[in-house]
Amino acid sequence: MILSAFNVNLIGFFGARASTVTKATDKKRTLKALAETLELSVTTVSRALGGYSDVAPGTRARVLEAAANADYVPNSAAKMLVTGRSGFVGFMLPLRETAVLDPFLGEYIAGLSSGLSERGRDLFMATVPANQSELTVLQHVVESGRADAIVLTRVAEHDERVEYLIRRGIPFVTHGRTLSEQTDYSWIDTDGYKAFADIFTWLYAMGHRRFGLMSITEPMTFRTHREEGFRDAMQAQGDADTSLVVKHVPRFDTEARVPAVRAMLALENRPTAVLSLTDELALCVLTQAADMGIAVPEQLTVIGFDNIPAADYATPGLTTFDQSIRHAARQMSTMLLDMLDGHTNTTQTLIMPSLVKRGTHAPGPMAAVATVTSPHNQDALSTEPTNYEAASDQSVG
Amino acid sequence: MILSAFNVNLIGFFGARASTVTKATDKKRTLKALAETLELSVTTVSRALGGYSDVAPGTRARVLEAAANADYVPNSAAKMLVTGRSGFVGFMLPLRETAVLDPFLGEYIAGLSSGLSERGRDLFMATVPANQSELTVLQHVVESGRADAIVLTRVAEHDERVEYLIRRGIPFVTHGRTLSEQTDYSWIDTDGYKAFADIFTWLYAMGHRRFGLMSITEPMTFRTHREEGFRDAMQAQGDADTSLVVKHVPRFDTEARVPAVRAMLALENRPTAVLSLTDELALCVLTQAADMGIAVPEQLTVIGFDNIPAADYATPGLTTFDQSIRHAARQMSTMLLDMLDGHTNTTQTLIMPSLVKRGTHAPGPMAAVATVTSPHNQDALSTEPTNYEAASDQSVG
DNA sequence: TATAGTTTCCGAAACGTTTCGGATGGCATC
DNA sequence: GATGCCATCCGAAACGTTTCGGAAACTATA
Repeated sequence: MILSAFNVNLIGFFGARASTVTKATDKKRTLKALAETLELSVTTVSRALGGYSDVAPGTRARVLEAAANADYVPNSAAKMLVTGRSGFVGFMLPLRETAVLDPFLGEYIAGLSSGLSERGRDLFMATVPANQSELTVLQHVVESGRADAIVLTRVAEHDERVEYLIRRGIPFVTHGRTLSEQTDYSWIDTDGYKAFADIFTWLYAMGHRRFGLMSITEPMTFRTHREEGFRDAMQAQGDADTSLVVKHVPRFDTEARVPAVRAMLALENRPTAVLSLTDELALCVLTQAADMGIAVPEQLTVIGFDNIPAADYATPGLTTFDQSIRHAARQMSTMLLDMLDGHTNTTQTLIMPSLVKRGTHAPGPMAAVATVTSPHNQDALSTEPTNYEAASDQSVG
Repeated sequence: MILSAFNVNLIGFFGARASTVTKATDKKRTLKALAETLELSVTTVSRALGGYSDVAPGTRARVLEAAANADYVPNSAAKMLVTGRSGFVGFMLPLRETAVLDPFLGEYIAGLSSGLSERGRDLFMATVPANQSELTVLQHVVESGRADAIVLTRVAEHDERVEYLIRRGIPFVTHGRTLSEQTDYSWIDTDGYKAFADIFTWLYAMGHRRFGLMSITEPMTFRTHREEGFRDAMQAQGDADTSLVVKHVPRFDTEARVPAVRAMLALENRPTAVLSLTDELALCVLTQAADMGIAVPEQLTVIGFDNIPAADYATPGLTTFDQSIRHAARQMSTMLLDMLDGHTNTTQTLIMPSLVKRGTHAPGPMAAVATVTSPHNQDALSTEPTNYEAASDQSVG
């Protein structure tokens, strides 16, 4: 059982306490107005507020007080216009209007905003209208100057958004990476290759030989990595008696996955362990297995990926890899802010997900043999799930 | 069983297809530059692009073509500055950095953005830094002109953010409403009063007499409405043998709720039906009941609220009210856009949630009596869960 | 041929901020 | 008393757009 890694803090939950909000002065609160009341020039007021050294301490104090009294807030448009920076980080919303909800959207936003708020930046969400492509919207956001930097998710193997941003020289970070030759950009990703290699070793040691893999049809890089990780580990094992059946279904199509899962479970030589690229798929396997009278985990081991909340509430609880999207998103935001603050080096971070062991795994048919011959059991996956703080974020770039 | 109400549409999922992105001309793409190449005035170019009638068709065509060729995108800061509108709708992120994730955040964003994208507006997310109050941030967002309108969630019974926005005359919509005397603003809310009144009637008709209510400590309006709805219905029934035990726990504190739930279930005259203000609470009841050896639904009926994804995966599936946050969020966005487009009338919308009947409800001790004496069974809650399209959104304002 | 009306275009101001390049005055130094 | 050096302040330009109030040229009307 894994517990929620985040504490609850209700202090200040209901917004601010008393504060001076109303200022009867309904004059336009601009620098000019401030300057006039203070009988100073606009320049001086601006520089006083901006913390420049060439303004007398007394004057600065007067300005600061007057600004506070008048509830002065600088007009962001004017500031943007003259500085050329918006202060926004742009987030491309990964959904079409009719599309199913990305289960991670909330996690992304929460993680990003927690990082951004610490350095006074805000998040700007670009929505993609039905008649426009995502690239077009991205272009508009960038060219119009509404965002200084971009966060990209759902990166595909070949992603023209990435290519555009590189060509354009805009700071950006992606969650997931492309498979293109263009590799010199900042990303953060889960080490799906190693995770799936490890899970093979672990399951093999537990006596499993016939494997099923519920994968997705979309050409996402993480799909390739995870499939390869498993295949490579299987080949490295060199046991001719191991087998792997892979099925591909559209990632967000809740209907189409059912027949694929059932076909997998109805194979004459049914796998004893089925891995899934997402928890949604794994939960579907669970449901269908129950429906077909297959006992989990006695007759079938099911492994998911993502550790979505529902994984914990399923019966039995789904054994799955935990990748904290929020953690990754938070890290993305700091990477981006570092880039914006002049540290222009690109950083590429791989995070090793931890296996959360619940109730959907059990020894396979070769269990007796395995415990004797294979020492891998201890190596591949530690019994204690590592938590995020301790997780090894190995830097690659 | 309720099915996902949203279709899957993968067309165009991977971003745009080929498009002209690179323009070798690295000149600044401004109106002035455009005007110079076209040998026209800035005014004319602007008006041609803006669709004004006082520009000759031929000229307009030339301008449009040149603009497209140069990948011209108007600078949004300049536009904001002169028009005084940002084109953004502001969303106050309902979380503190250490706070637990609002389970609806993703739904909110998805719903809002789907509505906004249709009318070319973007979403701006205001994050609240640790050292600032939510009201301060809201003020800054409004005064700096970064948002033309505001979406507020998690509205409390008395909410100074609402008061501020009313006083300031900024268009805004809330999800949930206040209990203050200030009522002339636009909101959308779930009819928790009626829902809880109905559920009492339904459960009573099923033979339940002893009720438990897991409520929250936070002074949110929906808490009051739901509690009152249930109490009023119970009083209206006028049966002296009915009883109600209410417990309040912090809404997002996953630890604190456990002892409260256990205390409720350990009562000497344990309720036969426990209602919860949120699904998280209801799922906790389920878990603890299992732990204490109480059979659900045979010995205990559990009713949730919200219909979060995990509710469907629990065993048995949680019977709960479905309120589509996404649906509400989408409607909020259109309400806001209507206000921004000049239709300044405030609209207040109550949505009746539908009960999703899964496996955690069963007849109570008085079942035999009930089926004979009470006709309410048919009235209170229809057997078929209404879907959103058919749901009656009754306008109140 | 004047006159009025229409079509098409443009100059210039305005939005509110930042910042460059001085300007002013006071003070110490030679 | 001239010189240089600070400390403190300010004028004006610039950012890129929209829009008001014409202006010019052409067409239709008297």
